[in-house]
Amino acid sequence: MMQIKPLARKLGAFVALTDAELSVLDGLHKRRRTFVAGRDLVHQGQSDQAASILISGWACSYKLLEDGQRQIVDFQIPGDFLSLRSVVLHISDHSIEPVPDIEVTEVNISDLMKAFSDTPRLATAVLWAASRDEAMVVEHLINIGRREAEVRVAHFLLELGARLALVGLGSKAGYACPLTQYLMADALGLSSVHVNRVLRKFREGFVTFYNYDRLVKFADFEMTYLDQIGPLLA
Amino acid sequence: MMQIKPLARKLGAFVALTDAELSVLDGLHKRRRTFVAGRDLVHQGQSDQAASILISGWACSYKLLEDGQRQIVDFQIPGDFLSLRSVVLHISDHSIEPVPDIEVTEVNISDLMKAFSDTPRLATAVLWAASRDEAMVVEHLINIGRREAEVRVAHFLLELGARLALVGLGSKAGYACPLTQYLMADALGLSSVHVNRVLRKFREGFVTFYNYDRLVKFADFEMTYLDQIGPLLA
DNA sequence: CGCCTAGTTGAGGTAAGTCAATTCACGTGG
DNA sequence: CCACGTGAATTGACTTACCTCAACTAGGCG
Repeated sequence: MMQIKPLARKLGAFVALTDAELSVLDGLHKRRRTFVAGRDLVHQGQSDQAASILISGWACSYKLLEDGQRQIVDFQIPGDFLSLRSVVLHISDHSIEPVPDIEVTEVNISDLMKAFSDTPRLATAVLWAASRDEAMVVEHLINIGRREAEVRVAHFLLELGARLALVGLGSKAGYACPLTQYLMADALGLSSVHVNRVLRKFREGFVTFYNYDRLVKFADFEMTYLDQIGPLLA
Repeated sequence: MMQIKPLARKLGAFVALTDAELSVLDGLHKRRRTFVAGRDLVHQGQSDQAASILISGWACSYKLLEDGQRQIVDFQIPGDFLSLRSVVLHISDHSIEPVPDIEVTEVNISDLMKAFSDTPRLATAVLWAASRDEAMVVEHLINIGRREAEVRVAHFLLELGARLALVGLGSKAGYACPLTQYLMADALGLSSVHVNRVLRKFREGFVTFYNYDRLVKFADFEMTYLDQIGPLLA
């Protein structure tokens, strides 16, 4: 199956998985489902969560405020888990919306647990992936809390690029991005109008990923939190 | 030991732990150490992390930016783990600073792993605690991204209050707060001057926790992400 | 007694928001 | 094939929430 590669590829960037482990990983992918863009697949407050793995397309997890504003917490790209934390908490603290149409495969929690005890290296790899996701949320928080709009947008674009590169969907030359400016605004804590202005300024100026290094510097982009320092496992 | 209660108390709010489990938990607490306020106990980028449990005092985990600004990601209060994620990632993506003087006990990773396999309920409880911490970071992100200063400060104060209440260090009537306005500013993505003004306005107005319910409403404070919906374990 | 840190307060500046109009790309039905 | 509708991007004019700079006060402590 070519399509279930992204997770294996992402984890593989961190530990070299054996064929046996890869096949256990493959075995986790159960029912495949598709969802159309814009219609939530998980609602804030919903209990009884199942986890799934994103195969194709992007999704975003967000939370709505009383006054109708929303804040996007994170985007998920192929290879990412959806709702992993919700499984532990037994309730989803956020909603998830497919950005373009998406394909996912559901994961049986009991299968997952069994896979973890049978294949500890896999358990470690998934734990690592979850910790990396958490580190990304932290970086997102810093981005919103302390960086001004231009740097913030640049940092955001670079981080997405780095993540996509890890699953073979982009490079330093760029990547296909299905996000609207409204989505970016909700992720970055800005208004869509302002996102538009920033992007225009980038276009007029030096930025579009030609000049990757300059952009990295400008955005104060430190990817150690995405990188792994050598294999974690022996 | 009266002082190692907070963790047990926090976990106990989520699963009723047996005496046996409690004693395993107690056994995790190894060498006790103290650190003085203001001197980092962990530095951003430091590898080779050990986990510890905060016994008394508060700490904050933060990240510094190139230009010298800082963003505080979270405060830790008694009963919280320090550096749990750093253990998995094998590197700390943030620094940790004691706010007043603190006491911690170090935790041996191998002990922790053994405790998890011997006492699965304990493992689940700790996993739950970690997930709750993650949910708090998410809520913090939303707070910074989409709420204006006054609501943001109110929400922050309420969340701290709820967390402290869970370990017996506060109530709806209030709590002892060792934070300076500078610390609050760095946590909330505001300037200390502005924090000061907001607090003044609160003092002049209706707020100081007398009127808890009104404050909750004002702050759009939804504590389901802190609560647990009944015991997760049978 | 004098320093140092935290808290306060005012004046003035600016990054980013809101409101609103316009354009553009597109799909869809007549 | 064209009129129309819809969602996204764009742009301008104006407002504002929050920032910076700077001065001053009040405790705590060697």
